[in-house]
Parts: sequence; structure tokens; C-alpha cells
Amino acid sequence: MKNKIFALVDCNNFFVSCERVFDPKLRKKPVVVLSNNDGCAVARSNEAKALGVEMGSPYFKWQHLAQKHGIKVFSSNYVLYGDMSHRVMRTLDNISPRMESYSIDEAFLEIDGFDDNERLNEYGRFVRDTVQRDTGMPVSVGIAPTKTLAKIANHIVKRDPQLKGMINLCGGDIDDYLKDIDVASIWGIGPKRAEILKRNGYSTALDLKNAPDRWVKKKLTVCELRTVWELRGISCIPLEDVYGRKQSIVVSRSFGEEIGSYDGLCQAISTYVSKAAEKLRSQMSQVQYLQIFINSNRFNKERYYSNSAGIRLDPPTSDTSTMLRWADLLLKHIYNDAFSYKRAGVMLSDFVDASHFQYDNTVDANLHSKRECLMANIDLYNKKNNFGKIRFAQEGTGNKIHSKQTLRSARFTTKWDELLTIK
DNA sequence: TCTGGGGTCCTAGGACCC
DNA sequence: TCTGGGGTCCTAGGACCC
Repeated sequence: MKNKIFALVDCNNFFVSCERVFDPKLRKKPVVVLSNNDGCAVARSNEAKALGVEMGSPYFKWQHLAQKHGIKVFSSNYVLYGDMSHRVMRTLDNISPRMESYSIDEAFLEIDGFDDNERLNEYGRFVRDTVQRDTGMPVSVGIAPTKTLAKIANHIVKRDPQLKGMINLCGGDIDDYLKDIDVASIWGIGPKRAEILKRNGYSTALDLKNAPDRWVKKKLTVCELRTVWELRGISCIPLEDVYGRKQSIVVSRSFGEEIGSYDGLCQAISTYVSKAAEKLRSQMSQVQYLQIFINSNRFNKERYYSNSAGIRLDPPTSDTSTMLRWADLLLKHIYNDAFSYKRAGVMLSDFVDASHFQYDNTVDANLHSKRECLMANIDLYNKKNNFGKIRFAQEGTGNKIHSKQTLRSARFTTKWDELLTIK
């Protein structure tokens, strides 16, 4: 049997590229997309990187650069990015036998059946060109015998324009590349692990590849050991192409303005509970553990309050009103009126399959199915109607908790009245 | 003045049991 | 001086990813 081959397809500066697809004037210009609340830089064009805008850097710290150099700055437009991501994934799915959609902007492909390396190169270029043609999205393709090496291949492509967006590490001398790769940039090695490795003399990907298994297992964990094997070309991390149900669902936000009242905070939490419950139902799960958390401004180190509270739900549920009742009780437990709050959220975990759960006879089956039906109808209505969403009273009616988003582009692909117009 | 959000997995340590 | 020795299950927290 032939060895497996993986390709990592990664959209270049994804959020920025989404903006550029609908506004070609942005090409070759410095462009930055901000996180929620117009907080930090989360995507930068190469031109913006060159000007010194760091990933994750708060807007106010480089605003002067933006003004000086005319950097185009956007609030994040997740509706647009989500839809563009979907288009890229669909295109890849059509041209590849097995695909794993790994994140909003990257996918692994598993390739086999190529007997010669030149054919593999051709396929890599075909993938790159097809995505560009069908979606307008520029991508980089890295091909290698394992996922970790495919990640490294992609890393190499992005730094060398000569490669024109594609590299195939199969067949060549991989060590020659690995000796120039910093351990800290290997997929699965974060800052903490990198520090330990460097302290012990393993500074490059090649060093780590040759590190003794026993040492790695003892000083680090099995995850890093897997990474070492993958560097050696032994595939340990398989493609995950099953439709993934989440094992936990988090909805949380920082507020544009701090919230100083119980009611305000309860409305925010309730809105997040409602969102989380909708996600839960869309993957046909029921939840057994509900947790909420609240934080004051974490940058005020002298006066900081953060707390969380959780409750085990028995029987499991996907009913919003049940969750809202508990959320209110939990919040009363941890709310401290000596503080104003900057951020809050809800986390659902420990799921069961909605169709498989057996209720005992303490549950009113009739009422239960009526509630399920109600939730399904609310979800359907809210999905169809972008306006006039049905909400629970506990969520409130105000827009106060909405994040700041003053620089957002139009939702070109999902709203009829925001379509691109051409003069 | 302004500082994101959503995930997964592993390990350590405590509680409990025999 | 010296405290049994495993198991399992659960949770909190850390580390990593994008």
C-alpha cells in the first residue's frame, strides 16, 4: 500500500482577502481587519505586516500608523467571512476525495493514487488555481507525507514568493528545510513547549525530529511525541472527515461599554444562553452541564473580579427557557454589585444525542415534546427572517450590549439589500 | 479613553472505593 | 524517621490551535 499524502490548503490573510474580493481597490494596499468590538488586529495584508502592525495588537496602539500610511481598517464581518469560507470548502470538497475542514480558512486534503511526483505537483497547482478561479480567494498549498509536515510546507510557501503558492515536500530532502524552521513555529508547539525545548538544545524542527522519544514523552506529553513522529514522516494524526459535532459550545463577548447593573448583565447572559441553545439544537444535542462566567475589566489589575458558576442538568435539555431560568439563578449566585462588568459568557458541555436519550417517567412526555416543537419553530423562524427575531423577554429589547462595529463592510453575499453594485 | 472569541485535548490532583 | 496500594471518576487548569 502506498503511503498517505496530505495537502494543507490555507487562504492567504483570509479576512483581508474576503474584503478584497468585493473591493479590488484594496489590492496591493495595506489592509487590517479588527476583532469584535474593534479591539485588536486579527488579519493583516502583507503590506500592513510590513508597516509593523502585529497580530493581536490593540487598534489604539497602532492607530497612528493607520493614519500615517492610509491603512484601510475594517470591523470584522463574520457573516461575509463565514459564507466565503463555505464557498472555499465546497470547492475543495468537489476536487478532492477526502477533505477535513480544519478551521475557517484552512483545510487538509488526503491524497493518494499519485505514482509520480510531477503529477502531484500538477495537482497542487490545480487546487490553488481552482479555488482562486471559483471563489476569488488566493490560497497556499503545502504537500507532505504528514499533517505536521504539510503545515510546515505551507509555512515555507507563505514566506517565499518564488514558490508561487505551492510546494511539495514529498520525495525531496525534507531535513534541508527543517534545519531552518524554528521549533516555536511547528504546529502543536506553543510558546511554553518551545521554551522547554530550546532550553534543552532543541531549537529547530530538525533538532526536534531527532530528539529521543523517551525524553520527549517524559518532559512533555504524548501530543509532542506525536509531533516528533510526524516530523519523521510517520503519519500519526489522521484526517478527520466526519461531520463534527462540537463537544462544548461557548458564547461570550466583551461589552462596548461596561455593564453596572444586575438586569443589564442578566440580559447579556440571557442573550448568550439563547444563542448557545440555538447552536446546541442545530447539532441535535442536549446539554448536561451549563456554566456562566462574568469578568470585570481584566486590564485593571488592582480591582479585578471574575467568577463562574455551573449546574448539572438532569434530565439533559435543549430548551432555552429551562437554561434561562438556571442562568438567572447562577448569576444571582456570583453577581457582585461592587463591580462593573466588561465581559460575560456561557459555556455548554457534556452533551448527549437528542434522539437517543431515554427519559424516565418523572418527565412529562407530552409537555416535553410541545416544548421541543416550540423551539424548533422559533429556530426556523429566526433562520428565515433576518429581521424581527423572536427573543425571550429575559434577553431584553435594547441593543446596549452590541459590540462596537463601526467599520464593517457590507454583507455582500447574504443580504439582498447589501449586494455589490457595479456602476 | 481604547485590549477578541471559540474550540480540543492532556495532566494533575482530589474524592472515593475496595 | 517509617502512614497500603491500587483502581476509577471527576474537575480544574494549562497548553495548544485558529
